Amino acid sequence: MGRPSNDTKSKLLLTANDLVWQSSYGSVSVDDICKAAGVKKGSFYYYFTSKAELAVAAMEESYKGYESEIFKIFSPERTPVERFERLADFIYEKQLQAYEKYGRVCGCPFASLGSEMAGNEELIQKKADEILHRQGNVFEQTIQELVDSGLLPVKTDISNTSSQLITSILGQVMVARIQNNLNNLKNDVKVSLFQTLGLETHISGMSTKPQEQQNGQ
Amino acid sequence: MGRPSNDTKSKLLLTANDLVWQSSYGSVSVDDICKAAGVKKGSFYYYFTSKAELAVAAMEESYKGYESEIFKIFSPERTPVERFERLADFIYEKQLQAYEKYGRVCGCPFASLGSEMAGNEELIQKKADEILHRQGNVFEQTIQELVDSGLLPVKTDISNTSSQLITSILGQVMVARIQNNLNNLKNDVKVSLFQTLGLETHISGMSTKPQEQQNGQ
DNA sequence: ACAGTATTTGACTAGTCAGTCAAATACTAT
DNA sequence: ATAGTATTTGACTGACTAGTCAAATACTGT
Repeated sequence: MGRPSNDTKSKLLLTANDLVWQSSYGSVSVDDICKAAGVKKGSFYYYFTSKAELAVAAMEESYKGYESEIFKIFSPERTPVERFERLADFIYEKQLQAYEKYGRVCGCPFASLGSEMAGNEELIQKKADEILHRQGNVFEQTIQELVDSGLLPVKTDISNTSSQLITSILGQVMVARIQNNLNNLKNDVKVSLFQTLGLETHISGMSTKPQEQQNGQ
Repeated sequence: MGRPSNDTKSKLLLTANDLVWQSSYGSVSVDDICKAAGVKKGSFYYYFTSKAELAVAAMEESYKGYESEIFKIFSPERTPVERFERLADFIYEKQLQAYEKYGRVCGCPFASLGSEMAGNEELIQKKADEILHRQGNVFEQTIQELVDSGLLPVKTDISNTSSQLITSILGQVMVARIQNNLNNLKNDVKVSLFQTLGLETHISGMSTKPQEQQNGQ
């Protein structure tokens, strides 16, 4: 005790993300987070001034990790089409991992939390909004490349197309959480991404047909 | 007092919907609902055995109202295309009304609540899931008509198309809540509905161009 | 070895939470 | 009018809430 492990703060951030992603901001108390992180509440308030501030910091922390994977996926070494293909797989993989870890479909942590607290905690809402924009920028850049390379028409509304991609993904991921079922996510994200982009390329193993359903609970 | 107004129960349902839609399930307490409804807590627990049970009843109550409007919109007197056009306008109108009433973009009450509590309250999750299915059935019927009338190819995957419509709408409405901004909703819902359906009909006043943005807070 | 500082601790608020209950009250049928 | 019932009330739990704080402790530089 006194001044040991300097990872107290990051343990709180990680734990908060875990718990809130599984359930919700409102159902997870500061005590829950402290207990799960093995940290006393006094320490919590040494690092954070409020529960909401922790949530915002946890969102940023978590998104930084996600963003670095996105940057790899959208690296210039891939073609734009390959990037979106990889993105769709990545989204499914992430949800599958969370399903295996937490025993349920968890959805998008940023959008769920942002939507939950949009009416109550402006800082959380603003952070979620910021994250949407950061994701949007990556999409816009790539769509621009598709236009430049002639795969998309010059008249393409880049900002609007990017928004459509984001809302389409978030809608699917949210519904997967509500249904607690990943089956639709497996193919449909990819299909709808390319449909939205207007690139009806035929990708190996891609299908519009529905999967067998299996409800998990 | 004793046995007066028999609308105590429905006042609780209405109030619960109001408050939860604005903020969230977790941020609204039974006391909040009782106070706002002008009902004592003892009465609350005369009608409902728990907060979650109230939420489920409130969802059903609210969805019944929404559903009856949907049935009108999807009445056989309209052509399928007209139905989806009207639906898009209806969604925007609803959000605008809520915005004017509550001072913020509220999103989809069923999906927001369903997503928030999916990990904690199975009854709420199941009710949200049921509502998605009820909405899906209406879409599927209409898509079937589009196929029968030759406007869509016979090979159309009806269930999948319906899912796509729902996720697309919910994604847009959720992002509008997070951004607290209705501008994108105004045109994009309609555009994306028809794009998803594969009916690129040109509708009066429909545009892919983005609107001027105005963030409300 | 010692002074100063960063961190941890546990005990502490004061308010709020969902939920309970016996008693009071107002309606209904006779 | 009166018996029975549906509804309301308010006071009551006991657990949990976010947040505070002074004191204890362990690290750091010298």
